Amino acid sequence: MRRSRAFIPTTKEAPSDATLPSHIFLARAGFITQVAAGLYNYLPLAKRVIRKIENIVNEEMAKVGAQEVELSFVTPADLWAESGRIEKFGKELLRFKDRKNNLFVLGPTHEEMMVDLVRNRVTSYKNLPLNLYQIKTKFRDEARPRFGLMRGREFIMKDAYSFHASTEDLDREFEAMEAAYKKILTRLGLDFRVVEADSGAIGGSGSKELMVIADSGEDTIAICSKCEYGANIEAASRSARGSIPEAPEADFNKFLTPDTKTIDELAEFFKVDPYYTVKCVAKRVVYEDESEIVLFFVRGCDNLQEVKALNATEALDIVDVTEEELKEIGLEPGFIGPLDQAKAKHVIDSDLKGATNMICGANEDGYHFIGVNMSILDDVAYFADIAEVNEGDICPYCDGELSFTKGIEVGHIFKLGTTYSKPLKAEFLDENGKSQPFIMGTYGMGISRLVASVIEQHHDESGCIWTKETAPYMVNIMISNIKDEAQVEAGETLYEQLQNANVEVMLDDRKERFGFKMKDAELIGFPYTVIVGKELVDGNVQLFDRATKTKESMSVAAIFDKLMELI
RNA sequence: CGGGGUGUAGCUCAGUAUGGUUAGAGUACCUGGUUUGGGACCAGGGGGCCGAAGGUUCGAGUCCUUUCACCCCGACCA
Repeated sequence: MRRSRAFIPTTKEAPSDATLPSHIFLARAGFITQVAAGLYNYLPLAKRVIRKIENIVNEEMAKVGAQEVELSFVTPADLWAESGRIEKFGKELLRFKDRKNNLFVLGPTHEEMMVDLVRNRVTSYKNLPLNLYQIKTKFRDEARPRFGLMRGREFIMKDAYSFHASTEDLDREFEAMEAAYKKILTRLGLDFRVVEADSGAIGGSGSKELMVIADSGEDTIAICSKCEYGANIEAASRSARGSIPEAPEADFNKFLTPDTKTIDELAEFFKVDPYYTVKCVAKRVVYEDESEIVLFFVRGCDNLQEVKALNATEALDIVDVTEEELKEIGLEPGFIGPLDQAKAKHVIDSDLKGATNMICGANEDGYHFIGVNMSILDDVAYFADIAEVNEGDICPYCDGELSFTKGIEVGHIFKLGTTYSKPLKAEFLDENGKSQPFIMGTYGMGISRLVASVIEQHHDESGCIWTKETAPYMVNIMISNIKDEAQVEAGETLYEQLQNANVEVMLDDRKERFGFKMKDAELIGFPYTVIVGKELVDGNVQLFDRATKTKESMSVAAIFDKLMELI
């Protein structure tokens, strides 16, 4: 491509609302333009990068036997009513009516559509397993789209769906897909981690997220210092503590503790480690038609993990409560303890099961119990893992320590089981001629988010640094002075040579100054730029490496072979 | 959906407290010239329903009302 003919509107200044490097540079370098909140146009350079990522995805999917399809973007609302997700998704589903007044939604994900496609067409175990995928625009009417391509309303996702006759076969496919996803991210040149994840509303027996490591990531992940363990903080677990602080030995007693409402005050009052205190976090949990106050108890040194808490209650949502609401049902904020089970439902963190020498609220203004042995609650209380892991906690699988890092969720794979096949009545006949719902898996990967992720990990102050597998063009030939006929000729010759060798090459033949064109090349981030300039009088050109920003001189005769060797 | 902010040239922004010539700068763009190794210089030029609607006023980018859009923090996020 000739730069003089290319549609690459680069700018010196970034849009004022861009904060992430990926957003700033993709906009400045002429890859994307914003249309409305969460909506972007992909310009020629972006389109090329997207196609490269898609090609890699297609190659890896082919290797695991997945077949590409493309389902309609506009989907009948009926299907969403059938699965029950028309309510669950709520406003994120963009709904509209056609001229015949039928209700449709823009597809935010395609479980329903894919199940509908397969049901009644695949009807025998003999035709299983089956893995179908597509790469397609999705639309979710997010309350707050942000960060450029990172969280758009319209985005490109690769979504795969697998159908099986047994959970064992699903397990096999799940592992194969995880391996394929790792391969894709490795090929893209990304530093990532596969972590255990909360399965959320979609349900199923397990899920993993593929996280690209980046400070700008919206998710916090806990990773082990020794082994492969990693988990989204929403799902992270830990081993029992290695070193336990010295216990405050005391007989069970009620103790006057005026004005000690917080854990800090309580620990200070008794001079004990917060480990031996019981923290109460009161929340209102919301079900479909009703809501109630639930008291969550964790050790004073821990915090409540709300996603875990939500899972423990099987509610739809968890919201805060006010002190007034607590007082209304006879609770004493600051002094709430687990020994009174009458006023509200309790959920106690499993780490407190059987704990001894504990201090907890006495449900009476100004009093705490000391010397509490939690095992008296074993038969009456509901225990669940609801505490958030802390940095420094021990890995659940080895003796390594957990530390936190930020990640961008670029993939999420689920073992769905029959979550969708059952309500949608998608069944096959097994060996015994018996009707069974499909055992399913679903595997998502954010293609447009991957574009942004590459730049989050590969950029510097000058702009983008595309990896070889993602670069829109591998080589940029920059003719320093377009009025110098010798330079033009040398540049054109190399351009033709590289094109004939099927190298993706850009020829910067614009009538601009050297500095302008270099800045532009750095901003766009071509892996290599050949500078045809002042050294040509000695028969030399320079090879500029974008990643290292170094220039190397070599003869005109040698440059072609050198490039072919590098790419 | 709560809280906050911003809408003026393609882009980044002044101007709005206190209403008053023909609405500005930088950048980008066009023409001519000089220049050609790190986003050049000189000269000339095109480009605006000052987000939209209504109102107050002799007069509104500026004041009032309504509305829309976009952004930020939070909630939400298969």
